[in-house]
Amino acid sequence: MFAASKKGKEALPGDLAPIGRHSSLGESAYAALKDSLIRGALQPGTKLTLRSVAQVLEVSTTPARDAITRLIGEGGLINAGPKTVIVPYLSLPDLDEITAIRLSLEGLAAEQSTNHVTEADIHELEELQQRINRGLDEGRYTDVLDANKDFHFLIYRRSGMRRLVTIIESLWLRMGPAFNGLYPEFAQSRTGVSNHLWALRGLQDRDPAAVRAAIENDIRSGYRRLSSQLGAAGDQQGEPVT
Amino acid sequence: MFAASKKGKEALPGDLAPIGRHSSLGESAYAALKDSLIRGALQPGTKLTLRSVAQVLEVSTTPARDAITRLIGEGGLINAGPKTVIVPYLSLPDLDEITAIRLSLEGLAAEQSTNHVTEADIHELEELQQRINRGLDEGRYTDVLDANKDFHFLIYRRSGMRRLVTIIESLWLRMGPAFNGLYPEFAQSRTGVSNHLWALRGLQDRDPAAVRAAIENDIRSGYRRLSSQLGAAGDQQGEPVT
DNA sequence: TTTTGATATTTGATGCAACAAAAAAGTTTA
DNA sequence: TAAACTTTTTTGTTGCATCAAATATCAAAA
Repeated sequence: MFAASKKGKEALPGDLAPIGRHSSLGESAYAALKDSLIRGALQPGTKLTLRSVAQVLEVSTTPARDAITRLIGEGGLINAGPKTVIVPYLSLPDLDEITAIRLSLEGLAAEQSTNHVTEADIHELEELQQRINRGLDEGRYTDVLDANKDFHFLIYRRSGMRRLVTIIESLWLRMGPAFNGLYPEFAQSRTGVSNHLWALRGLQDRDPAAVRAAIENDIRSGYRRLSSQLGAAGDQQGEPVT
Repeated sequence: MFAASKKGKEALPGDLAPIGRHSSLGESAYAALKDSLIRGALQPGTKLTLRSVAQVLEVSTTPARDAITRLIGEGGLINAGPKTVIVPYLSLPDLDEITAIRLSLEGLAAEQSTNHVTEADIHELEELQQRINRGLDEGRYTDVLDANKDFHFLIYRRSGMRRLVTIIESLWLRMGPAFNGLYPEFAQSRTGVSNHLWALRGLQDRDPAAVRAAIENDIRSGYRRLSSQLGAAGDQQGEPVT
């Protein structure tokens, strides 16, 4: 069928180039669309067409197609008909399932991170937390959500488990659109703050169970707020009544 | 940016069609390649080119490209150079990470399945187990692995969590190639049998913790066997020495 | 023999056109 | 007015040509 590669390349003496990164229009388009979805820039129900995406991203249909196809595979977009791709609605059952998986995986990542986290990391986390606090004070809710995401993923990355982080990212990707139009209401609560402080303390103490508990609490409190908003905002962005 | 669709489609009276499935060359190519990977038909290190895949699958480069791109996104294939896509090697750290995630997610799926599993399901699982036993007796190791997969995923599907099952599938996809050429050695052990029996008993008793424990044990025992094989088979299919 | 460099080949990325299917718009009819 | 039909437009799919970059091949030089 296919030939297996057998060669083993010689390592360069200087061993410099850490491998040039990917750069292709398809990759960029994918990243751009994904980013829009994660940060809730796209309202659930938004219909995406090949050519409209291509136009907005200023690429041809081929890279746009790449991006859409991949995002559908991840669940970030869904096929809602023969020729209709839309930003998915987040139903309560969906939220339940995603939350259950998040508790498992982000809990695991949080635990593991205690083994690798550095003092510098903790300082950075404290700065992010200050950014969150300031954002709450000054009503810059987008900042709050951004910093919140950075806070979580900095911890998760320190698990040293790349695949795990990727999977968690795909879960946030699925949640993103549900935040569309909810920024003020959602970010206003300060219950998340204490959870983050507990997480920080746990990291300093190198206490995996404590960090896990803090993250789990944070996820649960987010779940409560989001699930109530899902019901309340039904007419504006909820699932279309069938 | 994009227009949001506002229509709410009328639900069909009969509400039958569970939505006609996708059928496109790209989708088929993806499914075919993915299947090859999961069942270990492709040796790690195998180099895939657009045109070779297109030729084998008897499609043009476009669907082949779709399949490869998506699989790379899932980690089922990796980019090992500027223009080189290969079936990934499974290193021990990789296996460790995947196993940790599997314990979390397959444990969760196993737990949840106890809430929905039916008598018919249990019967089917028993039949699958008999197929496993027969396969072991008669040395039909491919059958053993196939039935083993069916056994696990029947349980996981009964969790009612679709996304969870998809994620678990992507983990198996990552493990598949490591089984290439290991069928006899790997399937010979019968330690998995008792774990399956424990799982069955747990399902009958509707005991989530017991089912979870059985599945976790099964995963751990598989981990032990595979990790030792990984080291042993180094020269034949291990990572190329650099 | 090994190394070096030039040449030929292969490769993925990208854009694009053709096509059929689907949706939308418009028109006619009851 | 609404239902049924027709026409027009839009859409995703697919194949393919082009191009630059990477690879493989091979011959000359050391």
